[in-house]
Amino acid sequence: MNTTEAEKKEYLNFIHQIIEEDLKNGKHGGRVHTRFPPEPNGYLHIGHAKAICLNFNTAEKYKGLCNLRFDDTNPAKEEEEYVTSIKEDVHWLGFDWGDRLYWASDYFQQMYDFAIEMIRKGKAYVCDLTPDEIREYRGTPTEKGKNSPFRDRSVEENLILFEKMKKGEFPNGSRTLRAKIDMSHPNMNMRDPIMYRIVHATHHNTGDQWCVYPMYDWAHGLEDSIEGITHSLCTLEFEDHRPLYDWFLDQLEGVHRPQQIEFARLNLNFTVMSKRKLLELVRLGLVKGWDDPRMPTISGMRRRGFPAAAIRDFADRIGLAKRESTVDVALLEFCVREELNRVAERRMAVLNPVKVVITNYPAGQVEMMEAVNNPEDEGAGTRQVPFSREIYIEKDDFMENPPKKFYRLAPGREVRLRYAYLVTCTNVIKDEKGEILEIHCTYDPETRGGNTPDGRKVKTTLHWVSCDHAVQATIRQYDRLFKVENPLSDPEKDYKEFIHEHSLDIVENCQLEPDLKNFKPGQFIQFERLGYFIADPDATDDNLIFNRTITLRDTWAKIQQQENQK
RNA sequence: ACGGGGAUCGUCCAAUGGCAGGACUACGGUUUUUGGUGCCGUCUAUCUAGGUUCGAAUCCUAGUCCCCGUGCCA
Repeated sequence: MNTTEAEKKEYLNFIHQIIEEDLKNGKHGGRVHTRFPPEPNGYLHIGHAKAICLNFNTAEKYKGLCNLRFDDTNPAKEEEEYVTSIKEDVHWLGFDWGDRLYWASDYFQQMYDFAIEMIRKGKAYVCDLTPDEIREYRGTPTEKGKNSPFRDRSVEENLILFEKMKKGEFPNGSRTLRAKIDMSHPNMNMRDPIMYRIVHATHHNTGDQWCVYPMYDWAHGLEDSIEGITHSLCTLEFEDHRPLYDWFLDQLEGVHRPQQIEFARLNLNFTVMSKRKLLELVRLGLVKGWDDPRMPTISGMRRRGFPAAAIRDFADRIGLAKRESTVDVALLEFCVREELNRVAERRMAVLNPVKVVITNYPAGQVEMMEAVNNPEDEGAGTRQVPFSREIYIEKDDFMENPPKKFYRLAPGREVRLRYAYLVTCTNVIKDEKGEILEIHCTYDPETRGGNTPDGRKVKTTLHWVSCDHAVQATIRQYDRLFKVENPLSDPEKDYKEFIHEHSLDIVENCQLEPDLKNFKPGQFIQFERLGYFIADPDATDDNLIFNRTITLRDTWAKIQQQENQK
């Protein structure tokens, strides 16, 4: 028997190890149910993508379910716009929550009833301390806190006061409902944490129905419990909150007990990941919006042209652990290139054109050349590309006095025009300032399609576009938003000082192969020898716009850099 | 200082007392009608000091360093 396959042990990350152990022990009735619980106070970013993939993929792996739940417990910061974008982003990433779209606000009444239960049991009390006083009474990590003078109110008084808080009879900040735990606990989260605060604000879902809103620690475990979540996955900073998460659930009768497990959040170099900073970039106009292609948001990456499959693959490859780490953006770029190489059709586009006249080619003649759409995918077929006497090539593809390792067109040198002919440079026409106006070449009629019947080799194949047939476009070339690996590393400097001033380079009057005018927004494309691009929704009928997703790996650029450093 | 976590190639993740392995990056070669892709190869790591053991990244002891924690945010 062939044992190699059976012996190949599948690698399990530490969370899946815990789950398999739980399954073996019959914990949670052998069920796995996860959730992705965003607060609708910003757009989702690549760090959220890690959590989304983890939660949905874990559920699928163990034949369980994953809910999408909006943790909308703070009406001051939350907006409908964010709800819409979050739903769109999760779907676009390729995940489906079925009919399990939930809201923390759906449970406000249940949470309130549980709070009454806590008061009745003497586990919660209404506190009249001001915010400043609460902070003062809380103590510090090294000093114990002091009991609130309101800690021993009667159950009856607490019930009445909490009822009045709920009805809106007190102003914001005047009172809170607190859990009665231990003001000398070494874990500050356990020093009589606040369960409810008074907020007079209109909630996007519940309107003006509530004047008290639950705090995260009280709400989150209840949300998980109510939904029957088995494994509540969250980031490391909530590790300190787990004792409180467990404590709350322990106080209540007959509630389901989910298990919180923490993992390290994703950090990426050359960017910032906090919602606060991303919001700031948007508000200050440093980027064009949450979906600016330079943003690490899911919507930004989508507009940049990163395929969802590449982001999912990235989430798989970065692994999962409890140690703080920063993933190299080069890995993300690798995933993007790998996916795009497989799926993007190829076209020719000249970004910085210079005219080439093929002097021995008949004026007025047009030939249709057959070009392969995607060498990685035969099913993508071929297309016909018009060729004529005058074409554009890339300025960078010609040098009058080429250095050693430059293989492209130069006086007297022969190169291949992709899918067309071999041409030899015979002359260069310049204006009085020395600017190149035209490059003159002759072609070899025997080399139609780019083949050489005599077997001779040329070093390089160039992309080109026929002048008479070209369509014009604007191309937005994006680069990394920050010019340093870690914009937050210098405590003396604001991260915004490290913004890359040339992270967007707009190139007008690019000359494209004619069939590009049929490309619809969102369609991926590779411009041969240049990079991957995506048609942008800003395009109009008479002006095409493509965003550069990422360049191809460019060994010539690398050689140039190395030469420059010498 | 107190409480909670964490330290393995440049980066990320494995190895759960038994040959420190994979991916990315970098570098080199090869193929090529994209200086792309593919293929092949090279480089580099167990925080420190003791201990247990035939054998330690893993267990024990002592240290060092890093992260989180004093919102009526999540």
